[in-house]
Amino acid sequence: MSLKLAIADDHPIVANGILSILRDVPDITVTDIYNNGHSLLNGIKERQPDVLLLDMQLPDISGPELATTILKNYPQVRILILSSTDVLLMVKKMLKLGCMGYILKDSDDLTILKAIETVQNGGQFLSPVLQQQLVEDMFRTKKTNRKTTTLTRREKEILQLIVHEHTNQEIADKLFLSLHTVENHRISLLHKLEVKNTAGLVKVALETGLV
Amino acid sequence: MSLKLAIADDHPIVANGILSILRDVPDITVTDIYNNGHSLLNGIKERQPDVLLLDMQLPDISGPELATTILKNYPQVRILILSSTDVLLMVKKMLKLGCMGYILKDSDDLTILKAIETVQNGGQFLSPVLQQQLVEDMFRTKKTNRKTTTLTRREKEILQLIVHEHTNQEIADKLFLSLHTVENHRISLLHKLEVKNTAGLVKVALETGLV
DNA sequence: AATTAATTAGTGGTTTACCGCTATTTTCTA
DNA sequence: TAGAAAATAGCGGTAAACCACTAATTAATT
Repeated sequence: MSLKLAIADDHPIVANGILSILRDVPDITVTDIYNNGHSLLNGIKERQPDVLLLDMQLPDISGPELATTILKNYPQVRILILSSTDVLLMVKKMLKLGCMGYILKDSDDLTILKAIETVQNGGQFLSPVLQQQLVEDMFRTKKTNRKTTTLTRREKEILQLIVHEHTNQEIADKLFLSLHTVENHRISLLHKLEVKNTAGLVKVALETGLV
Repeated sequence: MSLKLAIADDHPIVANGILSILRDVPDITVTDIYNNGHSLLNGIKERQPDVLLLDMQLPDISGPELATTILKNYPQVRILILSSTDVLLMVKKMLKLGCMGYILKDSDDLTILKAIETVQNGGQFLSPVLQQQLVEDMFRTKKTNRKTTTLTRREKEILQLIVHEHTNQEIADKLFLSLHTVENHRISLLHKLEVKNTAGLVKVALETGLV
């Protein structure tokens, strides 16, 4: 049984490049080639591939949108993103949506082939460059910590309880404090972290890894 | 100029293991060995090493606490975490605090040596096992997305504005809607995402990568 | 011992969020 | 094209958050 592969990319060069890579691979058949989002959505209604090689920048519909609808209606289709942007945020987003892999267009033939095979076999694939970036990213985020280090022990404690969806009254009860005290701490948190409301508090708390 | 290395670990076996690894390395000198947090804090007052090999589980003071105070008072000290726990959350936390590396105790000699050298030279080092885990982690988190995919376009839009610290009134103005409409959307968000308040909304929004 | 920072608690008030309803219009989809 | 889902708007009301103060007590630090 041969693997059915569909390609969605508006640049013929890319599609042809993939085709030439796969020419000598007997167990992979390219069944469909689409050059925009709408024809992809139409075509996939008729015939679902095993693996879909999806470009992030199709002219009419965005990558995330396409991935969402396809995975919703045809969850068995494994999506492998083929993109030229290495913005880590976008990579994370697509993988969270349920895509099984993300490779860059400047990958060499062997990597692309390996990615397709891995994804088909139920695995997940991430470009080596992106793997490296992921590691670096974890180190890079340390700068955001400056703010939260100026928080006192009590403030951190209360901030954590706020993140856990507790009200001021609940926090007061839990810590055996007056409601007023908790309110005061909360307001000094707002000032110190320079945010406007609860949403801002939760955001910095999560971003700085305080929880 | 030889590299001054300090070791903080309560298991003599580990410390001795490190010593034997470094015996044949001429440009690294182990200046101090501590077996608990307090003696470490005291000793580092007198003499700061270039690199501190810090165990996560010292008997008296926790790893994060130690790293925080040391980096606050002696920022030039490069901390390399030597831990037996590969819990990714803990790894992320320590790196966010500003530690320059994280290796596992079951690493082979060469890896440990490489880690020390890399950190000393201003680089960052992460155990290969953990690098792999990091990649897998990114894929694994996709399950949390089930909830947010059931949100409507408008709900997602409003959720984003909530995360950006806007009030209902501000959102209403921005989207040319009635205040009531925004309130309604907000409440259905609370129900759909099964959270209690704004804090919960922001949390799922950030966790699922909606922003 | 003196100063500073942190923690606690209060008053009084405004604004915003939260909740349960009903109901119309629009848009999507079977 | 009928029915469902989404988006819109309203009512009345409670709970919670937000704000600007003051002020006492308790660590922490110099």
